[in-house]
Amino acid sequence: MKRRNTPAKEAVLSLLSNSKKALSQDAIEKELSININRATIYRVLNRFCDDNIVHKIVAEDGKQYFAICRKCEETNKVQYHFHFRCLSCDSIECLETPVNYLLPNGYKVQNATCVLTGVCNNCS
Amino acid sequence: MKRRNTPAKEAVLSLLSNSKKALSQDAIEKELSININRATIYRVLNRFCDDNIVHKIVAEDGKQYFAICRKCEETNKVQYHFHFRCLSCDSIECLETPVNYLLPNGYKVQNATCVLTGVCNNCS
DNA sequence: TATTTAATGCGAATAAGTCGCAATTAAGTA
DNA sequence: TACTTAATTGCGACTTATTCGCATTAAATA
Repeated sequence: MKRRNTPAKEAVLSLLSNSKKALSQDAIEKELSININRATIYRVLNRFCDDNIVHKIVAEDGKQYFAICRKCEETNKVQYHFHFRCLSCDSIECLETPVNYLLPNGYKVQNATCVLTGVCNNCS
Repeated sequence: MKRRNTPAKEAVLSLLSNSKKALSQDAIEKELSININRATIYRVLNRFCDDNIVHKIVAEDGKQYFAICRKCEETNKVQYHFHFRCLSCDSIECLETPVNYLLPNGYKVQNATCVLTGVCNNCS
């Protein structure tokens, strides 16, 4: 299924590219200058995830946040790393800290989600 | 606010005590032999969390899972540790692996949620 | 310019979790 | 043991995040 370039896609991508933080759908919708339907934003984001252009983090608020990760881009593959969600400014940022874990035999990992929650340096 | 012993509370607590896995509200409701209202189950679980009797994990499916953690009990305080969610048997278990991270200056952590997703040894 | 099919908007649907409120009941006290 | 009070429950409605179906629009390419 070939992907097409559309205003919605470009707007979301450029917003994420210029953001150092992971954004939720409603944050994206608010920050966009053009009006894009809620469902469309989700579809655009999920397509980006499928194409490994952005990665999705689910925080302990149960919401999805999306980010283009510099680290992932540099190494050209998705790296599991910690995220920090600030309760004050309600944003999530990718930390440098990589995720390390030991796994009992027979377990296969497909994904790792690690989110620290608290107050970031800007807000404290 | 003093806590009371009720059938609902005891049923949920005994179910969690006998389970090695973290359970979601609907899993708990299904496994209980007595009928307890959905809202009540949530309230019981949240009270347990407030009292540090169970801990809550939010997985990347956005759902809340609740567990009594042996490790936490032994050390008598909540320890951040990795969790493993099996996509096949849809359960979450507490792993031994403790969570270690480096944090930039000025950040304050209140909570850490780390979930690995994949297939557990039973299911693979 | 015409064709094809991916992408969009809209509204409805789903699912998890919470809330208000009246009714119930555990637990302390007379 | 009966009485009191405040914690707990059940119910139904509500919220919020996300998805889905479907008709319509519009990229891309021949």
